[in-house]
Amino acid sequence: MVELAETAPRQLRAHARRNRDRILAVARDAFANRNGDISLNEVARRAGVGTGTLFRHFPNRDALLEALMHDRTEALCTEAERLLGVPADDAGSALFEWLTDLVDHVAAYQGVSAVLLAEQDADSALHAACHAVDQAATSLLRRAQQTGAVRADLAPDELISLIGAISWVKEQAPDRDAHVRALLTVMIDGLRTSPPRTRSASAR
Amino acid sequence: MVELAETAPRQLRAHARRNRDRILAVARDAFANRNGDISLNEVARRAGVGTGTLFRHFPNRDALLEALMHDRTEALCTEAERLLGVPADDAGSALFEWLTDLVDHVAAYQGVSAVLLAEQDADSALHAACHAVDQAATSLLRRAQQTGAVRADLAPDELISLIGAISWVKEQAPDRDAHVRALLTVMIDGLRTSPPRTRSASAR
DNA sequence: ACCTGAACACCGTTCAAGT
DNA sequence: ACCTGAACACCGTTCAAGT
Repeated sequence: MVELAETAPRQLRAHARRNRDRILAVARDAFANRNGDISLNEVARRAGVGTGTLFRHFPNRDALLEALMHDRTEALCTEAERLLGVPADDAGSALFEWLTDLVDHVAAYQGVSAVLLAEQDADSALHAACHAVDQAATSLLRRAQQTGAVRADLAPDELISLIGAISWVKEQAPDRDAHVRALLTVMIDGLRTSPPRTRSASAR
Repeated sequence: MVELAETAPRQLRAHARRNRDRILAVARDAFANRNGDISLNEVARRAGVGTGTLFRHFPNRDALLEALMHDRTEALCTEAERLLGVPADDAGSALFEWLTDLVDHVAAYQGVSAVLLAEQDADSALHAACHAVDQAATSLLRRAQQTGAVRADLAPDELISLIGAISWVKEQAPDRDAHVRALLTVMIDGLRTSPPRTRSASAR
């Protein structure tokens, strides 16, 4: 009897998890950036669950996005960890390589770049994930700056904004890879530039 | 009697024009980027007109935005005309100065940077305005490239995307002037860089 | 413990009815 | 010729009712 009392909820949980997975599968396909946007109700409908079910699993769109992106976010963070161990001479290209991956990641789903820019009081899970990415970017940037590969007058949040901006462009035109790569090239060249032009310290 | 027949519609038109102006006044204030977003119905309510009235004057949000921005857009285009006459040595700084103004202009109202990026079949008036800006930017860019002030491997639509991207950041954080100026600095330094790094011609 | 689906407040947009 | 405001189809979100 004790086992039965355990079994029943376990089956329920299995059912619940199946619902969760079906929602994620539908959302992964429907939110993918080339496929245009879709309402959350429509996601629920396609997944064959009630609207309420979707909203209990994922209280808002951000939560759903975070779940969709979770694994790749983690992979990106561990990759950053690895790149921090690279020889000092490669600190610059390590940063640039990682930023290129980051742009792809952020641009994968609609609306993520906007979350990246908003340094909101991180209540949502997606904000937390963005914060982890921030940390990784900051470490890679600092190292690249210390080795002289990247201009010293660039703050971490400025780098994040630059990445968010380019990710947003990719979000708007997901099929124009060459275009986005060109923007990245310009930006990276701008990062390499040593700053002879003085920026007013008071403005910081 | 002939005069009366003319007078009556003229009064109507005056009334209509007053309505139009009240809508614009409300929208100008409510759509200004620090003031957050507002629904079109709410604009109509605040202007004291019916929803239908608003939608006949401005068939969609873009039309309303275009009307709001029209004068400044024109000013920007004539300014570009003037800057094209500047000595060749100043062609680079002329471009950079103008781009800085453009960012302020595009970021003034929510959603304009997205329109700038979308090279849609220009049905809306706002698209037409963006196209005029495109033309001006292209001319200034070409001249700056010919004088060697700006890297030659940059296409006009790539420049527009870069500007749109930075405008979008400003749109997201309208009160962070120093931040946005830093991004512009990086971008402009990237534009100045001559391209020793070869970009694959096949990708273009 | 989990799910359903009607319901709510809102959005942009349309259109019959008025003057 | 111009305006009004109810109406429509939609959105994200909630919640009473079910199993």
